[in-house]
Amino acid sequence: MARDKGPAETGTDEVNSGQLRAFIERIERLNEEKKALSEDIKEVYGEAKGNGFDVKIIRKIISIRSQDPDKRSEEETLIDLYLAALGAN
Amino acid sequence: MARDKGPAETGTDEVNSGQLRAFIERIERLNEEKKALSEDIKEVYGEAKGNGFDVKIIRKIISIRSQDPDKRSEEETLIDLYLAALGAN
Amino acid sequence: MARDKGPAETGTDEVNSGQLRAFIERIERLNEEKKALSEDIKEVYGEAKGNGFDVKIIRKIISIRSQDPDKRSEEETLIDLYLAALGAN
Amino acid sequence: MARDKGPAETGTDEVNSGQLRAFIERIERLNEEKKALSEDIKEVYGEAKGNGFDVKIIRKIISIRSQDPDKRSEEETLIDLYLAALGAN
DNA sequence: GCTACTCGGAAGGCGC
DNA sequence: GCGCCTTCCGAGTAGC
Repeated sequence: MARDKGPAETGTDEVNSGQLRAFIERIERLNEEKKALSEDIKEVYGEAKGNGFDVKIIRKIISIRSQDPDKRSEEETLIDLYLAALGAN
Repeated sequence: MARDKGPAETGTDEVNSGQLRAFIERIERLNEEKKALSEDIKEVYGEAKGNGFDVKIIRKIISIRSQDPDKRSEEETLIDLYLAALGAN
Repeated sequence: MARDKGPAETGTDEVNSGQLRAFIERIERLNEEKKALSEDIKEVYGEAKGNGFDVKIIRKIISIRSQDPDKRSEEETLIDLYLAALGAN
Repeated sequence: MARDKGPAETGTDEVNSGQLRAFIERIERLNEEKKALSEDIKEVYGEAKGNGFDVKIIRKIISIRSQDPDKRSEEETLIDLYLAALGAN
C-alpha cells in the first residue's frame, strides 16, 4: 500500500465502499424517521384544529415554552427600546 | 353558552385546558424525538469522519440521492406540460 | 380555422408562441427585479448590522409595524388565554 | 458613556433613533416595491389567462426554466463528487 | 465570527 | 367558501 490516510483505506479499495454505504444508509434511515415524526406532528396539529384549537397560536405557545425566559425578556427589552427610539422623535 | 366554537368548548372553560395541554405535550414530545434523531445523525457523521470519510461529500451524496427521483419526475412533468400546452387548447 | 378557443389561437399556431414567449419573458423580468430588491434589502440589513443594530430585532420591528394592530392584539389575547389554560390547572 | 457597542451609540441616545428610523424606512420602502412587483406579476398572469393561456402551466414552465441551470450544475457537481470521493483519499 | 445552507412556518394562489 | 398545495420568508445550524 503506497499511502495510508486512515481507516477508510483497506488496501483493497480506494474508499471502503461497504463502510461508506453503511454510513449513508444509516443516515438515510434516520432521516426517514425524522420525516415520519414531522408527519406525526402535522397530524397532531390537524387533530387539535379539528377540536377547535387555533393551530397558529399553539405553535406560538410551543415556541414560547421552548425559549429561554431570560433571552426572551432580553429580546422584549430590545424591541421596546427600538420602538421607543422610533416613537420618541 | 353564548357562543360555540366547537368541541374545544366544554361549557366549563373558555378552552379545554386538559385537551390543550395534552396536544401541546404530545407535540413537544415528538419534537424532542426529532431533536434526538438530529443528534444521532450528527453522531453518525462524526463516526464517518473518524473513519476517514469526507463529511461534506457524504452530505452531498445523500442530498442528491434524495433529490434524484424528484428531478426525474420533474422532467417527465415538463414533457407532459409542453404536450398539454401544445395539444390541449 | 376549425375551432377557436379564444384569442390565444391565431389560426397559424396551436398556441401563439410569440405571445406565450412574451408573457414568460415579462414575468421572468419582473422576477429578476424582485430578486434584486431582495438583495438590496439584505444589504440594508448588513449595513444596519455594521452600525451596531440587532438585525433580528429590526426584523421583528418591521413585522410588528406591518401587522394590523387589531389582529395583533387578538392574537395576544388568544395566546394569553391558552397560557392561562395551561397554567391554571 | 459607560459602554460602547459601536457606531450605533452616539452618547446621546441608547440607540441612534434617526439612523434606526432611516434603516427601517429604507427596508419598508423596498418591501413595498417588492410587493408592487408581486402585484405586477399577478397582473401579467391575469392577462395571459385572458388571452387563453393556462396559468398553471406557465408557472410550471417558468419554474422549470429557472431550475434547469441548477440541475445541470448539480449533475456536474455529482460527477466531480464521486470522482473526488473515489480518487482523493 | 461571519457566511452559506437547510429546515420549518407563514402567506398566497388554485381547485373543489 | 374552505382546504390543499406551492412558494416565499425567517430562523437556526454547520462550515470556512
